[in-house]
Amino acid sequence: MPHSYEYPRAALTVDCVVFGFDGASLKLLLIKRGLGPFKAKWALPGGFVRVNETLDDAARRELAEEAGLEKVYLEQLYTFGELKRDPRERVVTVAYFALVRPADHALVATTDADAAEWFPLADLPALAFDHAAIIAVARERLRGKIRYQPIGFELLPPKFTLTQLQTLYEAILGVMLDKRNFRKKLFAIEVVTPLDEIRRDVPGRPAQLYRFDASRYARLLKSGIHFEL
Amino acid sequence: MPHSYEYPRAALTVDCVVFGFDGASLKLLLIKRGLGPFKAKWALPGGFVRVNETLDDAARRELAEEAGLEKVYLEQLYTFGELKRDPRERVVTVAYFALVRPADHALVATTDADAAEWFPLADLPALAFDHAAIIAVARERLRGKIRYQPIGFELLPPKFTLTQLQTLYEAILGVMLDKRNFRKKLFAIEVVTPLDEIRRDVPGRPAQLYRFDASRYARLLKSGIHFEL
DNA sequence: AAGTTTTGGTGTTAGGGCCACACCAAACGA
DNA sequence: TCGTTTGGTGTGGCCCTAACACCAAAACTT
Repeated sequence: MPHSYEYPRAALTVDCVVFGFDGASLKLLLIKRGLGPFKAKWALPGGFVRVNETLDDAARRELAEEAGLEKVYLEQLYTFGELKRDPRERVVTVAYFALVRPADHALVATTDADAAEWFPLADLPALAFDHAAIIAVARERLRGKIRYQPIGFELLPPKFTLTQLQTLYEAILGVMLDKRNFRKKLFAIEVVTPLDEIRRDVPGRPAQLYRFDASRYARLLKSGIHFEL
Repeated sequence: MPHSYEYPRAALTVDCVVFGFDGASLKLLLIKRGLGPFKAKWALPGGFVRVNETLDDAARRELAEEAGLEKVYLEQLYTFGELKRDPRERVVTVAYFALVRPADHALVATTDADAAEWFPLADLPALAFDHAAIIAVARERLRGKIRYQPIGFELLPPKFTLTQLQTLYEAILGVMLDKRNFRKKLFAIEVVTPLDEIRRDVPGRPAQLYRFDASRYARLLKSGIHFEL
């Protein structure tokens, strides 16, 4: 026990709420714990923050280690510091939320995780610690955020159809949207541009493919535009 | 040094961005550090989290200890974990923001603080640590939040005039608002109720006094109403 | 080859909300 | 009583929003 301090210190961890979208419904990434309390229970990917890494770095490292995820959209969510949230000792956790395209990343469970899997948000297993509460906060944040920031594109492939985009918004907001009004507002924002390609692999009439125009969005942000869908 | 751990641990602190409103402009509460690094520099009130208190409790305790503030509106803001934000060692801080009616609380500097004072937001002194960055995040949050939640009432006395309320909104948002439109929207929300009193102490025509109707606001929230001013 | 299935794409209208805008009223002090 | 200061009130035009239904293109089936 080489590290000593004058006063007792809480341990500091990060936990990541990782959302994914498979084209039809929202999923959440969970890992099966290989160690410690709640062993073999499902939990959020996460772990201890090292003393020489930032919180963001810790979250990215844990995502890579426990699920094989890299280069995902990541944002700090909230810090949970209840006294008894970990049965071992005092642990404060900084929660993050992440957005991922499941098709882009093969899940690989390593280090402390025995498994990493996508679960439908509507049907989650029992969870370790206070992770259910953390997820509730993350869902709330996602709903609030998607209304005025185009984070939805992080969950879709680079080329997508407008129907896919609308289905995603409906999954997150939990309401049906009108197709014509959705497109009208979307085009008014001018952050998607049509490609020369159409979608071929599914039944029915092929759909125009679009891409997100990040540079145009950046310019919008600078001029302080307000939008929602 | 009685407390030892297998791995090194970051120290955990809380810092509070305390906003006040004196009827004309927004103020920020700062303390003059009595100890340690940045001694005699102005800083946010805050300090170390004890191992057996929650983050919220730590924030409230520090506000009471360093400035004599109690029972204020308090909300977690963001957690800052850059490696070198404290010159001594690795310190992670959970920032809070608080809303206070300056007239309700006499400032009392105790423990680690040599002084506690209100500063106009537009004219802050040089600050310790990364506190200037924390304040910037807090101002952004305050602006965003006041649009869709009636937190402004936390900054006003229990009885207030509509002109006072509007002046507060203008101070936070940094824009002028139209008096008639402001009142129209405010009355539409139905969260203020007129009192039988009028204001007498100032020149000019006396103004009707109002109070915030918290119970009506709670009912609104339940029915999921969306509003902004 | 014709019909069926599946998904894609488009325009109009009515109503509500938002913003701009100007004048009279009440109290006080000189 | 006149001037100064602050308080309080209503209308109209415009824009944005939400509601709404049909035809088009491709693939598959028979």
